[in-house]
Amino acid sequence: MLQLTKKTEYGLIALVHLADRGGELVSVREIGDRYPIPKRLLAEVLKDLARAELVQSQRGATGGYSLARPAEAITLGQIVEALEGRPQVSNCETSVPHGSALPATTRHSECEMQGFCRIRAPLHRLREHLIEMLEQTTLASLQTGQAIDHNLRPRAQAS
Amino acid sequence: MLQLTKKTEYGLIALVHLADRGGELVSVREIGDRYPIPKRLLAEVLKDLARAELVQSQRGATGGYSLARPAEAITLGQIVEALEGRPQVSNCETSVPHGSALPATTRHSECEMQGFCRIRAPLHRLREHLIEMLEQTTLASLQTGQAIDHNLRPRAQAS
DNA sequence: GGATGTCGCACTGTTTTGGTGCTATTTCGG
DNA sequence: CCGAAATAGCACCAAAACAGTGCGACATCC
Repeated sequence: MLQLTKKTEYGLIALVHLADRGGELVSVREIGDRYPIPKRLLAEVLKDLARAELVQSQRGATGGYSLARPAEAITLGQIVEALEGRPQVSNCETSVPHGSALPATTRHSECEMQGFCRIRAPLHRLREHLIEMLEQTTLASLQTGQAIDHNLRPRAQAS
Repeated sequence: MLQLTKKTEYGLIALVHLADRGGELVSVREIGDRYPIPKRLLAEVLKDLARAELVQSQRGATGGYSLARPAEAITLGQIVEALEGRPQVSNCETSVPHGSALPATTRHSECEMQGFCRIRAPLHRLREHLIEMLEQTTLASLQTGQAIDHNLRPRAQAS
């Protein structure tokens, strides 16, 4: 449904919280106590963010997480990519999925409709724009409440 | 995954095909023969599009589908909405219309984190932008291969 | 050494997606 | 008037993605 996953949403909440704390170490427990998020899942999310190096982790008794970079240097695009993979607007992006059984009498090779698939290129372009949008939105801008800085005008020959 | 569904993709292919045919009646069979799409599902998609009044249907032996409007008057946004519902970037959308003034202290029936959920408003804003993008993309522009007309400048008085 | 953290991985239940079956109804062409 | 060819409607099924959980290991501070 063209929608972000819960994990991403939780991740955003956590990240904003971390941003508020400056560089302090914050435990999963603290965040989980404040928001109605299953702690267990939240922990999973934080781990993913750590793997993507958006946050730093400190193990041990007084451990926790903190932002790996200033909030201005973390983009929504990076967050989304870390938690749900690279956005793909269309399904036939580059590689062919798995050759499932096609209905009999149809002999078209998978997505090989060369002259046919005319929607692919435009959708790809659309995807680029979406990514650009996500990339323009920083954690800092989420923090202050204003989404999208957009200076997002089509840096083509702008009139 | 922030991705269009197969149904939408199929719908787009079908619609572009219909657009090529001008106002001619085109049967599901014809489209299904040309592209590697399960006819059955394609029929389902066309029905959905008919219900949304994006295409007109003609029953009976020589029946089929045709565009209900010129391709310039059909937007990607309408298509997506017809086939997968209104895009919802975040999960806790109550109903906030285009007004975008955040309700703040109003009683949320679901999302209980009242002062907390600071990511909600920004995400909502993001969603507006996405919708705008989809609305700017017409079937005609998909047809000619160039996605997004974007005259998509931020029609606010950007500095 | 124990309390309190993160790490890693596997696992389960639910929802969405992708796709199918069948029957009824409409319409054209003979 | 009959049958072929088409859409309409609806229920159903399988696979995949999503949401969430369990548990044992490791690290660190007190």
